Amino acid sequence: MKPVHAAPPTGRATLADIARESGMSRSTVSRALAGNGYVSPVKKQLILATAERLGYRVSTLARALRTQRSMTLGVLVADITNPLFPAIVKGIDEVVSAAGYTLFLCNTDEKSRRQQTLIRSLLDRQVDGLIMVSQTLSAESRKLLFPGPPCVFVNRRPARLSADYIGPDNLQAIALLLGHLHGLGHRRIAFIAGPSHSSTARERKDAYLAQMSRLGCAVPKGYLIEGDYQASSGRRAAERLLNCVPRPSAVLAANDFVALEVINALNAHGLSVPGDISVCGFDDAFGVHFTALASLQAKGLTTVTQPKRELGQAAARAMLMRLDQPQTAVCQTLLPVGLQIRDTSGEPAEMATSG
Amino acid sequence: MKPVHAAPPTGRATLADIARESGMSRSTVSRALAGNGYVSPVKKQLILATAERLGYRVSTLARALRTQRSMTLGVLVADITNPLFPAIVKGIDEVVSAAGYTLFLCNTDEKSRRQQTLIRSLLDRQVDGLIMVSQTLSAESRKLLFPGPPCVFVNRRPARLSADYIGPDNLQAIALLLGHLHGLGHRRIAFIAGPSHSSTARERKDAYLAQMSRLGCAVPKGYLIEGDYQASSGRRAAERLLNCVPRPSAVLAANDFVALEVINALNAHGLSVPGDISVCGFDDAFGVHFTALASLQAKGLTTVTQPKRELGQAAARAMLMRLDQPQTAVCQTLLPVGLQIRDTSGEPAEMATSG
DNA sequence: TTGTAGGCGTTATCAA
DNA sequence: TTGATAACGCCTACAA
Repeated sequence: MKPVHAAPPTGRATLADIARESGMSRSTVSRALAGNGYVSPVKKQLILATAERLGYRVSTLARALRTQRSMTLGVLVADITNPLFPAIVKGIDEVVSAAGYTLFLCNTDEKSRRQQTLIRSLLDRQVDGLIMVSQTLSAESRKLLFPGPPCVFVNRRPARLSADYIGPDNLQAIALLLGHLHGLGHRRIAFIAGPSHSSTARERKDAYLAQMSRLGCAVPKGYLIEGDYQASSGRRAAERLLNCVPRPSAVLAANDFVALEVINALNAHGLSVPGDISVCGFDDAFGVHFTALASLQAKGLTTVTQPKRELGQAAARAMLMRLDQPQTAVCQTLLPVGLQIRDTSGEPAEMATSG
Repeated sequence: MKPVHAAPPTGRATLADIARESGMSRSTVSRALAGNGYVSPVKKQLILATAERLGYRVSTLARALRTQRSMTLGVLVADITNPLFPAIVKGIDEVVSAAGYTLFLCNTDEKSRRQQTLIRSLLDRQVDGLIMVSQTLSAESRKLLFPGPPCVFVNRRPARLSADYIGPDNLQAIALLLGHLHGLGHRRIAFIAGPSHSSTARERKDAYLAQMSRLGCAVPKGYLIEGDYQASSGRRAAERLLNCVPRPSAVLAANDFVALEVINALNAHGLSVPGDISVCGFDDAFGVHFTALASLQAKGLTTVTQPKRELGQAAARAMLMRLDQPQTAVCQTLLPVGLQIRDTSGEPAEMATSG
């Protein structure tokens, strides 16, 4: 009786089961359960009751195959253990899960091979959209993505490509930092940039040069160093900065990890922070922790706070909007950042002694 | 010519397209691409080339519907912004993504309603398995899960239920902490437990009572307090402990957040740590950060380190094993923890002054 | 070794 | 308002 060509059975009740039990057709049952199309109230009641009784659960898979909408989104992050990213992912999740989407979360580890593989896998899974958090898009990845489902970029944006983008206001961030240091009396301010493949890093570097010039501060040879966001690059940069003539009185680091390692290196050379040199970070990666750690008399790092959760929420909203109306103009949003002044920035040594 | 009842077309090439282009049947194409079943080398070449030319990508959705295996896993965590969880998720991801699985990651926020909703949604998506990280299973969730796809529990385990479980060795953890404090001379040691619905919290509480008794230390009324893992419970607990007679000389907190807040409260009452009272945490939530922060002369919190990544990896391996062989005996693994002695634990005040 | 012929569970079209 | 029917894209038992 049973067909011979059967796939392994699910064990779950299906529309057909409900149809049989309630004596109606699958179409009617489908309409009743999905809530679209006409179905008489009395039959609807019966169908819902039967579904309940049989413990019916829809197969999102089958629905997705039929409707060509999976109600899933892919999220790529560089490294979920970097405190910056969970906060962003949480913001995304809050917004899209309320809209019925579920997230595939993937780690790229900053590897372009892995990025490619993951994008391919997500496309094979027919995600309705992709959110790329701090991803530098490789040429291959780009080919995979365009044409393709909607894609929203957070933090980093792809070069020469008009796409939805949500990021921090890097110009403001640098202006805040330099304004703070300049106000304290610093004129010799060095900058450890992020890797040049990162659009965020490039924007900050350009902003640094522009603002320094606006403030009338020279940028001597050696003051601008390219690092890679890793703590280790902080150590190398610090060594080089100590050999600069004149020696900088303040250093902006690409992020907080780098900043802490710079401080370590300076201490190792017998220099105190901020007594001899001020150091500022970026991201406020340890935000909550610094506050919590106040109890341990920790010094706090002066740094820029990113609106992490809001970045995620905005990206999610941009995605939902794009899914709803694919043809609207791309949105590019910059969110304001904050300056968190703590204990690693102070007056330059010459002023402190002379004043 | 085209059938009237067409669903919105994918736009992507399908097996049928390749079959037509290469002049073979869909089955042969399927066998060639999926790599199972026989197909002559020469035809296989042709098929692969055609697939390449047409930019063919498999539809994981269709495959999943047909094979009843989605190659996806669901992961539930309480709060992805708690540093403990990303590390565990990363461990899981490393292992399962190598095996071809993709993760749905969901935040429950410790809300049982949300836990239920998410489990339902993941089951609707036909995940092949579920990994529950630090989840207290509500009665409704339990009904949803059993019978159901394999489920592996990390950190917390469901009561009265034999299921795959990976967790830290809580008995060892408490023994390490109490051994450390006892060795320093402490006898009056209080314990701020986690919420009793958490199996981990219960295990630690029981271990505390057992070890204290083994060490011959009394546990006066008021020394054992139930908190909720939130920092705020640390403050409340500290207030109550200060009223205990005799006052404890050391406090074990449910986790690092609680521990820091206890220290804050003690400081607010003019007591120093560890001078007047020693305080220990749990989880090493700030692990990397404390190390990095060494440069800022932060005091470090004495705490228990969890093998976070390893917990994730072990859970993932347990899941893969279970998927491969559903009938084998459940595995329950305890991973060893470490004791990280830093600056918040020291000799009790009476010894320091008398010695 | 290859092709035929369903069917996985759903939705959508059309006719009744 | 309802039901028959055909897809969505893939896999697979069986026949050839």
